[in-house]
Amino acid sequence: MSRWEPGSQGRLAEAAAELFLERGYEATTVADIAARAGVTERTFFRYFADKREVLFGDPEAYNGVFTDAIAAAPATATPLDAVAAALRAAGGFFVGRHPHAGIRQRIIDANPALQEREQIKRLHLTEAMAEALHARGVPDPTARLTAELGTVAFHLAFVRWVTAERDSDLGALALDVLAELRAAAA
Amino acid sequence: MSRWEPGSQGRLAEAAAELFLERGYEATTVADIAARAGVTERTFFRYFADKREVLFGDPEAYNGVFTDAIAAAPATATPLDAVAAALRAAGGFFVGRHPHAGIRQRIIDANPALQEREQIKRLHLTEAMAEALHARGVPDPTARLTAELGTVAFHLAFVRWVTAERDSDLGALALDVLAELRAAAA
DNA sequence: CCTCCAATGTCAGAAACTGACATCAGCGTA
DNA sequence: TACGCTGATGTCAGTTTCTGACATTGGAGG
Repeated sequence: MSRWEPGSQGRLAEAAAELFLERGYEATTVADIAARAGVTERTFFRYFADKREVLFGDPEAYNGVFTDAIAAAPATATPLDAVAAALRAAGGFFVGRHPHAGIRQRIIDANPALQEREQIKRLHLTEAMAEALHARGVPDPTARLTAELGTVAFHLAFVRWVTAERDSDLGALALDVLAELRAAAA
Repeated sequence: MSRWEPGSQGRLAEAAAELFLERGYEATTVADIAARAGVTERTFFRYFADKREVLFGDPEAYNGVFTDAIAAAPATATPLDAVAAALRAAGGFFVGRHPHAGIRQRIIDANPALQEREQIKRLHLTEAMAEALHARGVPDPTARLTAELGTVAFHLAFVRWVTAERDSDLGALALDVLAELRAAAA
């Protein structure tokens, strides 16, 4: 066996979620999290840039779901079509994670510092989608505008989905919201 | 004369902007800012909740420009019309501040922590506009969707405006972007 | 002249983060 | 087998942000 239990990063993330739920984000120190995960505080900061980051997964993987779908959309698809495909694909990312997402969202909603982090992730997603549209030959400002529409629609759909008691099809919900958005802009 | 020079808050904000520009945000400590403003560190934290906040003005005043315009829109105005009126009004808020806004934006763009704060302010503006629409009798999800459209348009217009070498009419620019957004959603 | 108050100062401390260096199980290699 | 290297972790000291508690005092108002 190895010198230490493997999977420190995962244990830290789990311990953090548990403690944030039990005592709240502010009342939990990084030392607490590290102790529950069986490592030192220093190890926490080797895996996570800061205390907030422990609640957020790999952005490459997450944003990739959207950008891959945009890249994979047929050449005939309009920018908005490509974004719609991304929203549908992103719905798949959350399949089976409704309970977990609900808990995580309650933690975030209870703390302004975490909401800031969430918003900046949303901005980065928008930028990644705009970049993916550029790669399809969509110029600015259309690319950026379409990406913004997509992020707004997904965000609002996500709020509805995660707030609801029962699980549902997030991808379909996102397409609904996108349609509502088009109507609101009409 | 009074016991201390009046206007501590303003001096702190000025000192902070100067130092952030000279050395960068991270390389500037709150103690540095306080020293330049001629007060103690503790006084800084009496006026600003944290180090980032010193770059952001009173959100009530700022958001109020948007929400007042929404409230003042004629009863016949559609939700999107009311939001458009808000964007035009918000343009007035920045008249004569182009140089200052440019400097401030360079500081923010150079630091992720400040970008987070900027994004959360944007979210709060969206929520305030949605609230102002509710007060006009606009129900959700229309209110929230329209508010999102308005914030997106204003944000993108602001980026264009502040990035440009020469000053221009931000309000008009915002209405242009809103029109582009409608086209992108069509 | 007295009293109260608002703005500031002083001080101690918790918690978040960072840099530098130490440790050591297990791996590959001679 | 012995040896040396590496990667994950530990240890430790230090800086900075932010907070709570209490002290100070010039000036306004009675």
